Amino acid sequence: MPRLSEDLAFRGLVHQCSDDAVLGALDREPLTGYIGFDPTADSLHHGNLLQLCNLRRLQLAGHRPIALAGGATGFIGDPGGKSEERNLLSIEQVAANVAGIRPQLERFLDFSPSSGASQAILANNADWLGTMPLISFLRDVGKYVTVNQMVAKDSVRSRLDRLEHGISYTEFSYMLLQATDFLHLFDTYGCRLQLGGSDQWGNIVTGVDLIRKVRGATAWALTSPLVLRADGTKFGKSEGGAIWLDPRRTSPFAFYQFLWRSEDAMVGTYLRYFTWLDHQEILALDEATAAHPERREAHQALARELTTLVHGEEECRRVERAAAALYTEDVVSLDAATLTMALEGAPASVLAPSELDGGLEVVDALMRSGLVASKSQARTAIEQGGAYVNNRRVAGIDARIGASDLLDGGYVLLRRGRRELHLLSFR
RNA sequence: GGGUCGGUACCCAAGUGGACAAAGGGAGCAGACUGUAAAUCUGUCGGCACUGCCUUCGUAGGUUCGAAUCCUACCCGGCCCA
Repeated sequence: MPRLSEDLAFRGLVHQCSDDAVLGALDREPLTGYIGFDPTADSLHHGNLLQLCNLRRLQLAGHRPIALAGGATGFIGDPGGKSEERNLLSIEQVAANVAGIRPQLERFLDFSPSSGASQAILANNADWLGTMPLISFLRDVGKYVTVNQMVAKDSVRSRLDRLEHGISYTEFSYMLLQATDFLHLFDTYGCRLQLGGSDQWGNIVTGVDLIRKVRGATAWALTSPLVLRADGTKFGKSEGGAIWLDPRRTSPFAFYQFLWRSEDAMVGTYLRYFTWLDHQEILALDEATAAHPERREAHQALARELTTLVHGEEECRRVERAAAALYTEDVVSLDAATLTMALEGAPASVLAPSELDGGLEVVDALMRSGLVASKSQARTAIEQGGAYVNNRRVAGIDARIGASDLLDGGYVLLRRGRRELHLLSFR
């Protein structure tokens, strides 16, 4: 196992740090480090993956990770990366969101006492920010930060430069709240390191400065690059919506597929960011991608590793079997046993066999499956040649599904477009 | 509070009495080419139904045969002034 600093460097995970001494310290002594997560939903999503992995890396290297849920700051909204003012969440919403995120964090971090000194901590800044009197905040924090510094931050300046929209005082205050968090965690846990995406740099450094001024102590900022696509746009941007970690929001099948379809140009980067494959394995996969891109070995490794981490080994095996059967096999020729086994991980719904009496219109079937939202959309899909039954293109909008279309075991495979699959089961 | 500019579909952005469900771009969706990749090209792109309806141009009224376009009031945002 290489030293953490070397591992981070190999993986390209160091974007900026407040002092190169951090890297040495990471190799030398057990540290406590934290990353904040805004509870804007009751599940984390693809945008949180890198930071989750970073915290995990920290813990696996013997450090103590703190996942900070922004139960208080979630009310405020970080102006960074947003072009407009955020909507505020209710107290109940934030609490429910934090509760939903907890089990997801547990997949990445070890919260059990058996992990000893590196036992992970889940903190919620509502516990201290929520009860802090305004006057204390202004005296103990606000006094140490000049507005001049604050206005100079990119996150604020971009909003000041934007003529159509301003920035409210509330959001302007965000970085002070985040700095307060850092100070609190420093006082409470001796936390001297804050990690985050590069867009968090200004906020993190504000906390570093605050700790130095108020406690005369050294704390560090360490940021990782933003996860991007090859064209520089955001990771996950081309997908319909967010890719959630909650299987009820994004099925493990879809989660796996999302990773499997990573761009060739980026798959090596993602392997470095999101997996624990060792350096040799990653370099070998880089070569494999260069030599035989169509085999998608790196894509498979990426999808398999992350799906296993997030959804577990068994679930990962299921969706791999399903994908292999649905995308690459001639589904019509598969026998019931194979189909049943393979399709356990696929998105599916059950209809009564009587639905087939007289033929089920494909338009209706598409709607029942949820692949389209309305009959209009179903027709559009068919007219554009984007609807398939058992991987055969549907001829026209009048097409029907009958008993003869049933695959062994009573299934019908619907597909919309190149990749959206759904299994109808008649029993 | 005053002045001024603005608020158009998912986003940006044209349109300033009828030919407007509303140009153009982006995103999205589908197709071709491929390797469940990228790039490129094509189609689609308010909603529902299927060929006819419904809703939309900040909100509410008004003028008009007819308004996103004109008038009035109000709401919201930017900038400048107090």
